[in-house]
Amino acid sequence: MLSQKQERILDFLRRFLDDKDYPPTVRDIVRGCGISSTSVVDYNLNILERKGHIRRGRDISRGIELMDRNRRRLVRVPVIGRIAAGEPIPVPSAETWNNVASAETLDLTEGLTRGKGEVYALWVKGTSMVDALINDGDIVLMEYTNTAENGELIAVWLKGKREATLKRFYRERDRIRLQPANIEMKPVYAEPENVEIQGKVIAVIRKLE
Amino acid sequence: MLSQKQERILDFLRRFLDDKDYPPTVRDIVRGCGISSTSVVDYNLNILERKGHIRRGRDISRGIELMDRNRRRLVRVPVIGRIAAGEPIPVPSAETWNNVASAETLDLTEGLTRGKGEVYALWVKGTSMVDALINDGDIVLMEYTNTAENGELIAVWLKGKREATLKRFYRERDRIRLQPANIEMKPVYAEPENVEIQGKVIAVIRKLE
DNA sequence: TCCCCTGTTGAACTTTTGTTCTAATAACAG
DNA sequence: CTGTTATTAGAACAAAAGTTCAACAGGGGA
Repeated sequence: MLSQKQERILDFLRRFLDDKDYPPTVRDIVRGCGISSTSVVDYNLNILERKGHIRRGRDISRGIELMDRNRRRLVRVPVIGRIAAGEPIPVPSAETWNNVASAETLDLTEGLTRGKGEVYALWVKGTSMVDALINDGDIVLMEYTNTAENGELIAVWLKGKREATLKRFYRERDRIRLQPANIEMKPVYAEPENVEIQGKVIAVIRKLE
Repeated sequence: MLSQKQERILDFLRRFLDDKDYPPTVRDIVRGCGISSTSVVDYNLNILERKGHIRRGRDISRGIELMDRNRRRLVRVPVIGRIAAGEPIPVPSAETWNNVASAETLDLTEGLTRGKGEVYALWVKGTSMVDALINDGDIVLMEYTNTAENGELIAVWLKGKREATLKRFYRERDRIRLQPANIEMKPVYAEPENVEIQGKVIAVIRKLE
């Protein structure tokens, strides 16, 4: 139930923020919306705030926050390295986590990381993961962990075979079953002490072309 | 080659913007970094600008733009529907593009949409696309188009079979070859007039758990 | 018609905030 | 040690920007 003037102000706010990275002043709005007086803008801004479209910081210059485009936080995820059969994954340990100096980073929305803490990304090199529907060139988003629940897709380092793969994890009586995603392929069995969990897959991203 | 004070200012700027949605004033920085005078902040801000870390609007309150987290634009992508074998894809035509009233949307960084114009997303329902390394529950990011280059992964509607699938597109003499991603599976051949291109896959996103 | 409500004006007022200046101090190279 | 440059201090100034106010216009509804 917004007046035309209020819609126009809201629209101006959005366009201004698209462009500038800091909010406009009341007088910017006066000019931008062809309004005659700052008090009119103030009047309408108060209504917009009451209706929950914006938030205003009292006595704060440019203190307008748009509730819309507001809380879309981005997470900067380090691309730690590549994963390929036969190579260990260079996953940081819990201690060295904070000083990862990674060349590449990836900006992702929280919809993908879903608030997880220690998230990193791996470049998949080679086709050795096709059985997990993961292809050469894909990016896997990982959450750092060294434990896993049954059924989770995890990155493991098999000490004996000197091989890293992505498999579903199942703990059985006295061994661990690593199940390819492709049900036609046979599972791999390993002793617990031979399996080193490097992280849990939380998402897969594939860019085409 | 930033001084410790400059690092701290930069860090404060980032934290402030994480929190507030509008940049801090010079005096906010004074307080936030335990600096004694506004002129010191001004002095260091000028250095930070000269070195390209920030941009300042002259005489503009809170006119500090962080070059870092700056240009990470988000794109709001409509999730138009689900794709499954046997169902048509409800892709909007070029005319109806602008009034898509989609229930769900997806916020993505430009790294994923890469500046493409008319991008939409589809929920993959069913396992009929596993041969293209696309699983039940995946999200495919599509660019609207009705033409395709050889080798591109596209969504097609096969009028005759009344079936939608994702396949690689190859134009041959007088027919079209639709090649599954899985090389072990046989291609499908179709007459050009039987093939309706619904869009081009630009990315695949899979969330685990 | 006369109120009451919403919206508008234009100006004035007060804070906030960027900027500037001078002097003092620290850091540093020769 | 000495001149030179980088940095800091504190204050003061001027512009920018939020806020307030009294008065006014229009539009219903009683």
